[in-house]
Amino acid sequence: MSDNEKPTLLVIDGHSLAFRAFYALPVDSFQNSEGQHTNAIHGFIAMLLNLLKNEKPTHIAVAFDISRYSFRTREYPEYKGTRGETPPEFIGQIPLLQEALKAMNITTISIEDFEADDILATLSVRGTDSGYRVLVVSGDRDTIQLVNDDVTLLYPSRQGVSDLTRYDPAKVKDRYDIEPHQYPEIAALVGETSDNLPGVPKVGEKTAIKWLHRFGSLDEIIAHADEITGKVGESFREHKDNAVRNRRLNRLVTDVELPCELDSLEKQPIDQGAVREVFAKLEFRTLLDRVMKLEGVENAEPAAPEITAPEAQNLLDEELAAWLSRQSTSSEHGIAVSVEIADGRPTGIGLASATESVALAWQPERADYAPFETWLADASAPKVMHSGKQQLKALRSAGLTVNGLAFDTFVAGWLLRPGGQDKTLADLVLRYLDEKLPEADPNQLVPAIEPSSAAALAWYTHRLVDPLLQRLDEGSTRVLRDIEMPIVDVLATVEARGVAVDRQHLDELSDSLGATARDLAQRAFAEIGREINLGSPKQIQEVLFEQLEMPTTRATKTGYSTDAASLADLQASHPHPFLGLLLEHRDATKLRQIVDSLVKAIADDGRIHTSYVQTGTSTGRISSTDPNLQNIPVRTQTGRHIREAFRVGDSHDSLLTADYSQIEMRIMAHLSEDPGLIEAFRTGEDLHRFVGARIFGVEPADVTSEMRAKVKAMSYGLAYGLSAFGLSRQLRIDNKEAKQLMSDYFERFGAVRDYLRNVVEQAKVDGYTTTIFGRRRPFPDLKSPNRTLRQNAERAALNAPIQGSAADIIKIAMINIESDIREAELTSRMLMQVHDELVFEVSDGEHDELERIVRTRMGDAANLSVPLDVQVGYGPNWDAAAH
DNA sequence: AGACTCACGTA
DNA sequence: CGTACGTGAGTCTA
Repeated sequence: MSDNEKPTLLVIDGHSLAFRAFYALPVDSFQNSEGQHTNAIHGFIAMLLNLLKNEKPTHIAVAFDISRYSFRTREYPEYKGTRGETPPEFIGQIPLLQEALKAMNITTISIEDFEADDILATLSVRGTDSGYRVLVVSGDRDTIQLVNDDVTLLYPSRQGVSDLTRYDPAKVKDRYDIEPHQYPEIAALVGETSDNLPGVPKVGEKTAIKWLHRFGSLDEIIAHADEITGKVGESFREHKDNAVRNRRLNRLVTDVELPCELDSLEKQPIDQGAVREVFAKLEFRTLLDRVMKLEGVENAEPAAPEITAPEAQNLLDEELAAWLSRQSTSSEHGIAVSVEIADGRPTGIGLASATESVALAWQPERADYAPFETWLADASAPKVMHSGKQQLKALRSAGLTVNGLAFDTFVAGWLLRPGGQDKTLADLVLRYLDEKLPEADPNQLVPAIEPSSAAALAWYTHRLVDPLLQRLDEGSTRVLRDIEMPIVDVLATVEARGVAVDRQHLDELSDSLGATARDLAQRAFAEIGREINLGSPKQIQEVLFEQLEMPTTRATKTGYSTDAASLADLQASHPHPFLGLLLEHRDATKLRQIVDSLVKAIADDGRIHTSYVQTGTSTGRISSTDPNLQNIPVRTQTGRHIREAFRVGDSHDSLLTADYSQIEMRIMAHLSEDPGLIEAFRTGEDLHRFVGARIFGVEPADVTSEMRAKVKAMSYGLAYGLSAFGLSRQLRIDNKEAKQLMSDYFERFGAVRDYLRNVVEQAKVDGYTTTIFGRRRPFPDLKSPNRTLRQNAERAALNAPIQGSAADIIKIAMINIESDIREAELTSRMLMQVHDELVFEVSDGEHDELERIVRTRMGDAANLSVPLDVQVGYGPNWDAAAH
């Protein structure tokens, strides 16, 4: 009988796989509305469904431990004694998993006094004896001993439980260079920390395998113990009893008395009703679909009565007014609004409470919607929106006043998962309601399903509020209420204002940069004797490393780097005119590209209206797109010419720029409470000079510019997790000197080092970092076994509270400034934010008052243990206004 | 057309 | 082998 014709018996270690699933899936993302965590169940079932689909077993059993105690703990009480407390979120998941399995008519087996592995072992022996192909799924390596020609072990990878590695005899041989039955002897020699089974000290996998090859078995190794030389030999002779004990304990029992016959494990059809019930309780919609599909159930009935959006009512005048007032008083979180937008203008409006919805076919100046307009403008009437900023802008462009945006589901979803993938309402509906938002398939010309109306979208938005609020901790809730919600309005306003630019100036720049680039390109071509595309890294590589035979640089995925730093290195070691020309050409084309993108972005009003993406970053910063106004050049002279094009509009007198000086270092001083750093900021002396004086042991006046540059690089690097290697490379000093600089630095500013270490440690414990104001950023990778991933996460975790707190601070300042300006009835206005800088248009005669507001509000945005210093400048354009 | 890589601008 | 972004060009893939 060939393997394909054999019946397949699938046996799973329930507890170990559920536990693996628990650690593989984020706890926070899997929770039903009763607050029961379900990540382990979800992961387990998903894995099980994959196995059912791919392996098509004819027989199935899932084994569970009854308790921590078994014949092994009686024999050796310390066995598994080091296992910690069960995580609270795991509790309750096993019984629910068993319930789900029962509903799927899958046999679960637990036997008093034995572990699940023993059941697996017994089943695999019984199975092979009866002519089955056996698949063992376990997260316990001891089950490797069960592998033979008929038994394959599926072992979960570190990433998760859905990715299973197949261990057949060949794979075991490949991985350990031994036969499967020999594995327990290796394990016995090496020991198993997680089971509290110490092995023979100094003996690791390598040594154990070597000995097994030499002597054949543990018994033989013991018989020849005297022949083993060196410290390892001594260690073995002293601790061989450990190995003997471990071997006794890790031998799986293959003749446990089972409560059932193999035949009874035959795969049965699921109990559809029971499955629907259990999956409904677990709120597993997608998994239910998969079960039903696997089961061949067509058009699966939904578990619960399908929740569909209430039919939208069409209300006018008094009826609309009555509805709004009724819902406002009865609805806990206010009324949800969804604006249908075309070309930036509203074309329809949906309103919804938890149970009802209303559709308004928006048309300008429709008198019968007056109650809606009144309600919209009422700041005391709370509104819920998804991605409110765009809708706010659209409504305002139609002449409506909007106040009282109280909750934005998009922003709330981002605060919960700031680096996450959730971009649309549909994403949130799927994640937090476990439902599919009816959407038209863009690939279908004739939509199969009716896409959701504005009223339905509003209804879904409203339903998201509770689950989101429930998941937001206290700090994040405060950040949402005090920072993120108020800033929505500010950003919408700032975007709508735009910033005036001088088109002619930009056009001239573009022409001149274009001419420069063409000239440089011709000269570069002359140097190498042919014309290539200078913008192609691939062709540059051909020229440098093949034609000119230069030494290769830093490796990239597709070859060798030709970035500016690499070219500069080459220029130093192998000078060639081509290199300099290429660098200059890159400069010119890059600048030209920026200029051209700005010109393209000029709107009909002669101004550039960027979009600030409130949910664009993991740290809490705002990003800017279409065009990005946060990366306009400033470091080079030509770059600053671009800034000259950003000018005051005709209606105003000048631009004002205000920026925080060294805000991140100040936050570091505050968070670390380092007395030296705090003093540095309180004296008001130049920071790098002050720090340099401390480190190099000289008077501040005697700090040379070279010393200052080193200290500056070090200080800035700190907040990014800079290494000695990185510092040495950046400063072009040797590694030894960089190390010395770092240790000198920490000698004087030890609290900074302690703080940075502590941030990472705490983040490992908590799973997230927190800013001064309570904004969280999760860091799952801090526990990754992958070193690169983990170290990247460590550096990001180090930086997150600092960068994030700075982001919080400037947002608070923006909110307060906007509010003060409005209250003072100034016509001066905020135009741009560039992370630590704000740009304003100042009206004639308002300089002093605006500057006072800006300085006050930026300065008092946070109460730190060091002052927040603000630098202010004026000018007719952005460059001139810088200081 | 869309995804990916590289390079490079800012804080 | 320093954090956080967005853009554009070239290149590869569907």
